[in-house]
Amino acid sequence: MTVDAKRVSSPTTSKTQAERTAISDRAMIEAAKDLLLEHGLEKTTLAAIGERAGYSRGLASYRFGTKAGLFDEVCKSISRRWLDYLTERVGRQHGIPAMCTALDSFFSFITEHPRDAQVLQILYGGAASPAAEYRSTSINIHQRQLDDVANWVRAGIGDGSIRSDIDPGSVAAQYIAYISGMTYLWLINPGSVDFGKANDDMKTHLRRSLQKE
Amino acid sequence: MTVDAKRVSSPTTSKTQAERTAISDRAMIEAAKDLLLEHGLEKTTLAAIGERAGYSRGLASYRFGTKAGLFDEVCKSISRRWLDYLTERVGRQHGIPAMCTALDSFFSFITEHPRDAQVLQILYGGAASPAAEYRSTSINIHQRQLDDVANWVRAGIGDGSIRSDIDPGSVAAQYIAYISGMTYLWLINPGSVDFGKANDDMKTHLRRSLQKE
DNA sequence: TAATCACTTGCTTGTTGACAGCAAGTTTGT
DNA sequence: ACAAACTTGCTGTCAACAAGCAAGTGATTA
Repeated sequence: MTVDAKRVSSPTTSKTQAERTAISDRAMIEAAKDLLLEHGLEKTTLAAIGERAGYSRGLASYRFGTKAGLFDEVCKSISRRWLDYLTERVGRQHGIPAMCTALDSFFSFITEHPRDAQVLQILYGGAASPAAEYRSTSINIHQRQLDDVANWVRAGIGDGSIRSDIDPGSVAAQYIAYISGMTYLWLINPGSVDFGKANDDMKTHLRRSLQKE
Repeated sequence: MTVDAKRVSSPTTSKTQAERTAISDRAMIEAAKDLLLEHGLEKTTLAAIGERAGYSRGLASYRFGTKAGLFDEVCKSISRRWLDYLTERVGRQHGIPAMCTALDSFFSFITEHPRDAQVLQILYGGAASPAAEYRSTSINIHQRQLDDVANWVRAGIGDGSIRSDIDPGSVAAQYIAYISGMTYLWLINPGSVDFGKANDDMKTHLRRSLQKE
């Protein structure tokens, strides 16, 4: 008698095991984001994450194994969200329109979800350290973004909208570097850059230097 | 008679107090760079720095106060070296030539001093964390670079070599973001970008989008 | 000029509190 | 009953600090 009433998320008690872990996982990842924003990478402790999430000091350690393991999950969780957000907006576009849409999407993402964007940037910063255990996560995400952009450029060359003497790899590197660098500058000192204006100018620059004729 | 022979750095013994600190300071900063490259920010310990430098486990802590204090010194030391290197090469140039020379200089700097460039990038990464105590050092350096580039652009507009509808602040942000971002990509995965090629393309891109006519 | 003494500075060692990571135990779902 | 989620107890490591030791420095006196 697999009663369905059992599976309906009852307001207080009696969750299924899977629900329990899902809930505590989410709570700890959110707590980790909070604490990362408040105290940064080094001063965020596993005990504090567990307790802020409403559990014991040991749960974060038990669930994610290590501090790096938890940060890796946070990193992947936000990256997934961002890639979905991007994919949804760019759709089947390619060439210069795809690149411009991606710039707009990135700007709206950091405007709508500044918390996630900041946390991701903090984690990417930590990934610059040689022994950082979630370094490969950062590498993979950046590599994927480089590949996507290079493919947009190739498609643009293919349909004749982009000059054929352009090197897709170089443009992709330039483009992703611009986004990474801007996010860093914006994170450490929001007043130092006008992200929106810079993006608009970037779009003009892209058209000027890539567009055929 | 204040004999000079006393001040001549005798090969083994009898250093002046100032000499002693200068020597141990340098040794510890070099040791810190080594260890940062080997183990990253978190896994580099003050004790290991003191010992690798040939002193006791306590000296780094005593001299620099905190781990962040030491990293701040390392950051400033390398930044000074880079800014001198840059200033020497750019000289009194401005406008597009200054921007192109700076790109070349940056590439030759990371080729000639990869160790310093990598360490600096690791430290900048750590500065993304909210409570990082050397965050302001990163902010100041980046702000100065933004200002320098913006001034180059203004000078270029002034002498008529750069289009007058260009926004210097935006271009500066774009330019510094490109350099920061490329360095990050290069650091975490050297194979993913061709820094030299991207720089060459960036120079073409700058001329195409900034140059008058 | 040289010898001694008071003082300063460089450096080391002992100690404390905090944290990551693990293992053994307890509670909750199935 | 069993297993899975979760907690508590514990250990080794580290940053930070404080007390002490040793080497350098400057002034005084003869």
